[in-house]
Amino acid sequence: MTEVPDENGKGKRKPAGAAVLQESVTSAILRAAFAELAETGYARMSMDAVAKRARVGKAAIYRRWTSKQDMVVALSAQVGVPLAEIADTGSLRGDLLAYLRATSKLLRHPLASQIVPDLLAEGAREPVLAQVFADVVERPRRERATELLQRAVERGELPPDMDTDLALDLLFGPLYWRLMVSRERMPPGYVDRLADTLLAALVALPSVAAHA
Amino acid sequence: MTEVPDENGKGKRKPAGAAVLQESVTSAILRAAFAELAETGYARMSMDAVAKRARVGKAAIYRRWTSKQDMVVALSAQVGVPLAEIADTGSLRGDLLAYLRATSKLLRHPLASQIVPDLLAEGAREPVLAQVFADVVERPRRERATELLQRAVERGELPPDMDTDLALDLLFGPLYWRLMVSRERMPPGYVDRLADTLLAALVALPSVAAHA
DNA sequence: ACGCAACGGAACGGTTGCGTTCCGACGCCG
DNA sequence: CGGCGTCGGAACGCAACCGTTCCGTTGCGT
Repeated sequence: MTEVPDENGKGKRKPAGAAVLQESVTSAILRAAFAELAETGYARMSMDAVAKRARVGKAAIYRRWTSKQDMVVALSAQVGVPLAEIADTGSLRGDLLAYLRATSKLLRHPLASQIVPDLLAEGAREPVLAQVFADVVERPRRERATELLQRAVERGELPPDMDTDLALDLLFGPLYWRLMVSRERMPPGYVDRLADTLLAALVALPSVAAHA
Repeated sequence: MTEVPDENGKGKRKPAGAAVLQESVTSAILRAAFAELAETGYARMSMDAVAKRARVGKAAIYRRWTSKQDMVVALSAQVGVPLAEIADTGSLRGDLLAYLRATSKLLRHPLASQIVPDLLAEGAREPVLAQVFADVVERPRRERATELLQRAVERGELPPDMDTDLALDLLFGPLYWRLMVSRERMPPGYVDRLADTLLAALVALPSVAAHA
C-alpha cells in the first residue's frame, strides 16, 4: 500500500504538462502534497488541492495511494530519512555545535517547520502517523545523537555511566522549544552559547543510578 | 465578541437536562468543547459534536460566540490563565523542582497534553490562536520563570548578568521535548536528575555578552 | 397567572471534501 | 501502425460541517 512506485512505470509519458517539465507525475504529486501540507495542515489538506497544485487528475493520485493518510505516510517516509546525519568533528564541543547548527537549519526550513508540529499533533489521533514519525525522524536522530555521546565517552570527555536518556532530552529540547514552540528569533551567538552551556550540563550529568 | 457571559443570564433555568445537573449551559458548552478539542483536534472539531456532547442546541452556542474560532479563543483564555503559578521555596533548587513538577503534572493532563500541541500547530495558520496562546500561556509562564531566576540572582545563587533568554529555553525545553514530542515515559527520579543538571547548567551559563 | 427569554432539537441551504468513474488525448512498444 | 496504459480534467454520489432558522417546551420574574 505504502510503496512509492519507481519513477516512470511501464507506460511512460513525455512532460505533456505546461510548467512542470521533466518531472514525473509521482514526484510532482509528492512535491505538491508537501507544499499543501505546510500551508494547510494535515487535517485541512484536500486531495483536490494537491491534484490541482500538481496539475494532475485526482485519479493519478488514487492510482498510487489508497488514501490521504497513505500518501502522507509515504511522503514522510521519503522526506524524513536523509535528515539524520551528524558529523564527527573530533571533539564533543565541535560535534555539539555541528549538531545544533544542522538542527537549527532544519527547523528553520519554512516547509518543515510547519509540517513537523502539525504531524506531531496529528499523530496523537492517527497512530500510523505517530509511528512513521517515530521511525523515520525521531529514532534516526536519537541514534545519531547517541553515537555523538558515545564518541565523547570514548574520548574521555564524558563519564561512561552517563544518563544518556536525560542527555538526549537536553540536546533536543532547548532548541526545539525555541524554534518550534516559543518561535522567537535566535540572537547572534545563541547557538554557541547553547553549546557551551550544554557542554557544562553534560559533564555535570548525574550517573544513571543517581536518584536525588 | 470574545466575552463569556456571566453564569446565568437574565432568563435562568433549572437543570432540565438529564445527566448534567446544576451546570450552566455556558460551562457545559465549554467543558464539551474542551473534551472535543482534545479528542478531535481543532481543525476537525465540529460544532454539532460540541452541541451534542453538551446536550445543547447549536443555537445556544452561536448565541454566545460568533464562530468556532471565537469559542476556542474564549476557551483558551479561560483555561490558560490559572496554570502559571510557581512557588517560592527559598532556594533555586527547590524552585526548580517545584517548577518541573508542576509543569510535568500539567503536561501529563490527558486533555491538555492533546490540546497544547494541536493549538500550537494550528496557531501557525490562524494567527489569532497563536496570539491567545502566547498571551495566555506562553507569556505568563515566561514571566513566572523569569521571577524564579531573578530570585536566585538576589540570593546570590546566579550571576546578575546571566543570559536569561537562554536560561528560559533550558528550563522549558527538555521537559516539553520529553513529554510532548518524544512522549516517552519518565523513569523514576527523572525530574530530580533534570533539576540537578539544570542547576549545573545555569551556574555555568555564559553572560549575555559572551560570544564564543 | 402570565409572558418573556432561553432552552433542546430538528431541519434548512450552501459549501466542501472524499474516493470513484468516465472521457478524449497522447505516447510507447511491439 | 495499432492498441494499451496512463494522462488531465470534469463530473458523480455521498457524507460532513457551518451557521441560521424555526418549533414546541420550560422555568423565572413580576
